[in-house]
Parts: sequence; C-alpha cells; structure tokens
Amino acid sequence: MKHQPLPQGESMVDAAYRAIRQKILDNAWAPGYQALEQSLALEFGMSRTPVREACIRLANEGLVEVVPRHGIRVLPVSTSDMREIYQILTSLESTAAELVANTRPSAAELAPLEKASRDMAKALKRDDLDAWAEADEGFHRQLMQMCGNVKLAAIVFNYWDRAHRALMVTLRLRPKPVNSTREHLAIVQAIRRGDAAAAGALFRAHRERASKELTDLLQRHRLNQV
Amino acid sequence: MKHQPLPQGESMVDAAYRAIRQKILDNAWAPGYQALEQSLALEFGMSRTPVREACIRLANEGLVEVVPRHGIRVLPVSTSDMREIYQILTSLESTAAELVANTRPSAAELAPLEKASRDMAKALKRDDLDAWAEADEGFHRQLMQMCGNVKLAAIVFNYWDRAHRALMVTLRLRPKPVNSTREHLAIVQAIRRGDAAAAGALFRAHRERASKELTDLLQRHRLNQV
DNA sequence: AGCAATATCAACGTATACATTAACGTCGAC
DNA sequence: GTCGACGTTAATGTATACGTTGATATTGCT
Repeated sequence: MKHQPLPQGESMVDAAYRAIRQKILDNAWAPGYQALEQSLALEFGMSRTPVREACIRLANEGLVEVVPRHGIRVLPVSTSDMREIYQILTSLESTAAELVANTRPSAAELAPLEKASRDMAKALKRDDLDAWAEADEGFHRQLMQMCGNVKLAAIVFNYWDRAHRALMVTLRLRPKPVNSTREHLAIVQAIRRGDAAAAGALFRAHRERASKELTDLLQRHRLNQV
Repeated sequence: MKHQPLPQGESMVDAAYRAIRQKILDNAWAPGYQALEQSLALEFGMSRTPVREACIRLANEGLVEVVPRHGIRVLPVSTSDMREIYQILTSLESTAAELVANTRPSAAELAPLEKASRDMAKALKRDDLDAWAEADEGFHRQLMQMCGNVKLAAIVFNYWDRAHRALMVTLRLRPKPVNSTREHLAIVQAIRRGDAAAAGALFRAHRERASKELTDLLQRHRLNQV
C-alpha cells in the first residue's frame, strides 16, 4: 500500500478525506461498498482518529453513511436522488446565470466561457467524449465562479460530486450531446446582452432537458442505483 | 455546570452538537466568541473527542470555524453573507413553491399553510412579534416539507440557521410586517390554482423584498456583523 | 435437522496519552 | 525604551487504551 506524500501543510485528516473522496468519485469504490474505520486507518497508514474525522466530513457532504457496526458505506444515488439533485442544481445554477448577467461582464470576462464552449464543440467533432465532459464541466464551473456568491457555488459543487458517478456512467450511453454546445452559446449571448431573465430561463431549460435525458436513460437501462 | 440528561440513545457527540448549536442560535455565544476544545469538554462533562467531532459538524454547517490554536470561533454573519444567503434562499424556496403548486395539493394539504398565515395575522393584531416570527417560520417550514425534495429542504433549513441571529436582531427594528401576511396568502392562492409560475414569482418577490428590507436595516443600524 | 440460548469476538464510542508547535512572555542588547 | 532572540507554556493533532454492545458462531435441546 503506497502512502501518498502529504502535500506540504496538509493534515492526515485532509489526506484521508481526499483519498476516500477520490475513490468514490472515480467509482473505485462502488456504491454500497463498505469499509471499517480500522481497515481504512491501516490502508492509509494512520490511526483511526483522523480517519473518523474525515468520515464525518464525508458523511456531512452526503458521499458516505456511517453505519455503526459496519464502518462507512458509500452511498448509492437513486433515480429519486438524481431528481432531487437536479432540481437543486437547476434552481441554483439558473440563479447564478442571472447573477452573472446582471454584473454585465466585459468581453475579457466572458472569454473563458466562450473558450469552454468552443472546446466542447471541438471535442465533439473529434468524438472525444472525455474531453467534451471536461469542457462542459469547465463551462459550468466558470459560470459558478463568476456569479459572485461563494456559498451558492459551494452548494452546487457539492451536489455535482454526488451526481458525478451517474453522469460518468451515462456519458457513453447517451446520444451525442449536440444540443448542449448550442445551448451554452445561447446562454453566453444572453449574459453578454445583460439579459438576466433570458439567461436564467435558458439555463433552466438547459438543465431541465439534461435532467430529463439523464433520468430517462437511467430508467431505460434499469440503473436505479448508481 | 449542569449536564443535560442525554435523551435516550443520543451519543455524547450529539449532545455536544446540540448544546453548542443552541448557544449559537440563541445568541448566548455572540459572533466571534471563542472557546477551547478542552474548556468545552469540561463544560459538557466529557472528553475532547466527542467535542471535536461535534465541532467538525458545526464547522461543515458554517456555524463555527476551527481556528488551529484558539479552539472554535462562532462565525459572524456579515451583510455580504446575508446577501449570499438570501440569494440562495430566494432561489431554492421559490423553486419549492413551484414544486408544491405542481403537486396540486388538496384543501386538506393546504390547511397548515392557511393556518400559519392566519396565525401571523392574529399575532400581528396582538402586536406579538415573537408569535408572528414563529408563525412565519412555520409557514416557510411547512412549504419546504410539502415540496417533496428532502435535500433541497435540508439546504434551506441550514441557511435559515445561519441567518437566524440577524433575523432576531432586526425583528424589533423593522416596521410592522404587514406585507408578509398578504404575500403569504397570495402564494397560497397561486398554489391552490396549481399556477406554479405565479407561485414561484410571488415567492421570489416575497423573499427579495424581505432581503432588501433586512440589508437596508442592517446598514442603517451599522450592523455589519451579526 | 431446526431453533433457541449463550458465549465469543470485534468494532465502535469515548477517554487518555503524547509529541509537536504556535503563542506569549522574559531577558538582554543597543 | 524598543526590538529581537530565546525559553516556556499550552492547545492541538494524532495515537493508543479500554469498556460497551451488537453481531456471529457455538452449543444444547427438541
């Protein structure tokens, strides 16, 4: 078992937290996977104390559950969970789009959004789905960082994490995501005009379409738990 | 120092968590208040371990901050924080109102909302601000519980907590909240009609007005930190 | 064999121990 | 008197110890 070198100044709690979170997001630990505190401690080369504290953080963030006699359990995400998560994301991200539009960003400030959109188009042309997903995520992240509401952005990032696995699973099950790029460009245009209402409405439609596609896919493939 | 009896089946972590949270919400520990882990442990009659774990939870929820050499610190809420929090609440609660409208609730299901609205009116007539605040909170809580999205409701409850002190401080500084009752009734009517768009818009307006009133008040009274 | 009572075990919750290190005060040089 | 180096102290982060308790296996009975 190789111990990751602690990035300067990082505590063992942080190290355990990052390691576990990574395993979950990478789907290296499937939903339902269980591990005892003691075995995690052994695996990371530390005592139970920092492991426990990391687990508390992960439980608060909704990635794992602490089952009293069976250690932690990686929480599965049901289709119902996905519905709830997408309602939250739709609400908050469209609000963020309105906020960004209201700041009347300069061309320079809008550049990263446009670059991300172009990257999506290019990746799609190359049929490089991984690059597409990365550019898509970059677009959404950039928008959240521009909205000027750190707390709102933090909530959104947290729920992205929870939905991450489901998105990765379906990435190659969907038809080519040709709509997304067009929709992103429309959103950027609305923002450039400073048309908050339009930006919000477009974003809402964008997420609602994506949400519907995703839940349909999960049901069609009988993926009730991811 | 009296030790609260542990409500059957509650762990010491939970006890510490509830005790600290209570102190903060009641403003018994003012923003900026600091306490060492050791002294908290002494105060609650337990060891540092459960105190630490409770502090981690509270820190995740944004009520306190762990300052490495100075224990925990009760986080002040700035006007900027209030702005961010109200943007989040406006977004999510208006979404919840739309969701409730879409469920086409029966008269029986709407009854609690109507009762809460009537209680607000009655309390206002008696000039009983505390009762008014309680009824107001009841209305909002009821709506969140009816929206069918547990995660969304949980986020809203968390941010209510953070804003709680500011609300209590301003409760007696504001003019009589006569608008709120009227607005609540209009929201209930839109929900009864199943008019999600109207319910959402009315709720949004309701929260935006309240937010503006609150931030104006805080600034007028130079309450940059609460 | 099937079931129940019991014994064993191990994981957790909590307490305690310990090394590290930042904060603070003291002391001395200028 | 002011400033900086040094030593002391104490709070933390982590490790370890320990009692409790739920889970599992074993045993005995029908």
